[in-house]
Amino acid sequence: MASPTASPHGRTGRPPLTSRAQIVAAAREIIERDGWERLTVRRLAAEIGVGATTLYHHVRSKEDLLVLVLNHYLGTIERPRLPSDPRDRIIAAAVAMHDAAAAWPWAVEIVTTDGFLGLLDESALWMVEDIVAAAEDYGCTPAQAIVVFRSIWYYTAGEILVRANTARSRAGDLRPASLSRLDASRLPRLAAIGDHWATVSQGDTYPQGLRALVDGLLAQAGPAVS
Amino acid sequence: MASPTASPHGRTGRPPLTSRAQIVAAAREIIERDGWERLTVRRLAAEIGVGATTLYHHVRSKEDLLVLVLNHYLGTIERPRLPSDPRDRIIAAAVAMHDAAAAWPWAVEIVTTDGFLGLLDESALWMVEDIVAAAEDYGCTPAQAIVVFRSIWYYTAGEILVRANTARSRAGDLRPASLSRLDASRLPRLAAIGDHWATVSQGDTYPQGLRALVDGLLAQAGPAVS
DNA sequence: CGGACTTTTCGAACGTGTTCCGAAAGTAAC
DNA sequence: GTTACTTTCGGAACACGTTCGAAAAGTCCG
Repeated sequence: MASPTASPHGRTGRPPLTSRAQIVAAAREIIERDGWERLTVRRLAAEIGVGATTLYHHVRSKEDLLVLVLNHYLGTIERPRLPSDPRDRIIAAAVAMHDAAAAWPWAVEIVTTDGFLGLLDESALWMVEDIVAAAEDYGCTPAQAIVVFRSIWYYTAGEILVRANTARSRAGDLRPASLSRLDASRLPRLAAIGDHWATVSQGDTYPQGLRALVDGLLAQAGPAVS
Repeated sequence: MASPTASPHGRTGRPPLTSRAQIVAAAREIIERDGWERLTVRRLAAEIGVGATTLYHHVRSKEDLLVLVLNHYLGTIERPRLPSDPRDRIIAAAVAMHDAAAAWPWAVEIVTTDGFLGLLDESALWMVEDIVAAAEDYGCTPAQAIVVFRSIWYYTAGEILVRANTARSRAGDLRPASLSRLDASRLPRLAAIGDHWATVSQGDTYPQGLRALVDGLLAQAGPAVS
């Protein structure tokens, strides 16, 4: 594509045929066309028309590549207008964060890696900023605000992960497979619940749990001066 | 080991050299001796003295194998004596669950898979039973109790996952890498926190967040009749 | 022009989990 | 004893992410 006619750089060395931007663009193309499971290093290289190992000179690893793609997607999300009430603002921001992650199942593979947030662009950190800011507006100290975000993040990441791996297999969720034939003497409450578990597990309890978590966290921080 | 002299079965077909129990035992041996990262299918097969692909006649997949090993470990945990107060009991049970998972980093690979709880033996389900029972004792309906467990599980699984992938890489946690040089005009609160994030992130905030979550969940369920 | 240096490209190879298919080793019936 | 059937075993092969080392294709300097 890029005509390698003249030497566009003042730099030395063999002129590159491939650019990081090109790789990311091709990866997005594959993800949207064939699904993210089809995104492999060799396929990506073939799509660009280049050797597989060449990619590793522009990207440290596949995970690194996914972070790049994720950052692009996060950049396209518009920062939502949030409620003025601090508590509602935290919840709204968390839900936005959750929905964004849930929309891209492949994000799960990255979301839990080392300093995940450290890999994000500034354009994506508004989620963190908004939650921390709202917590402080409520009356939290900076340290408390960090705990608030951390806890919300744990809860959200866990839900995303279970959700992603549940969707992958038909019969889902974390319900015990056959609650019916449990030993009622050792596990009476589970046995009593029985197949009711499946019914409840069908629904989306993320917002409910989130509200509980946020209320509990804010109650810890300060006695709701309002 | 098992002498294949006579025919111990009334069954037909070639008599097996390998048993599922033998495979699980060898897997545990490798995990304890060389670390769980060294547990590969080929190495496990070599340890037993059998072809690699043979294992797949006794175990559906490596994940399946790990579930078997995990069940064994969970079976060795003694069911803790829990406080009588329902709220404290939920927290104690959750902490026990968390500690168990945190002790075996390799459990993370399974913990989020499809119907995870459905893969567990009865000997490991007491954690679920205890939490559900305590929630009901507090005044929750069965449906509410399920939500309580689910939420706790999400939060716990998320923490475990982030913890595991953090420990893997030295510089850790989910803190933004260089909070110092953030654009203070767009992300003022994060910039203000700066490197304080690292300090707070060092500590273990799991119990704190857990208490907040449980308090919030129980407040949702009923107005604490005590 | 010709060598030194620098950067990019890529084929070969490794170790991973997993699938396929044929060979091995028993029992059961005739 | 021979034939059929059934189960277990394991070598070959595949796609995957990744590493290594050598070749390619430039610039720069003498």
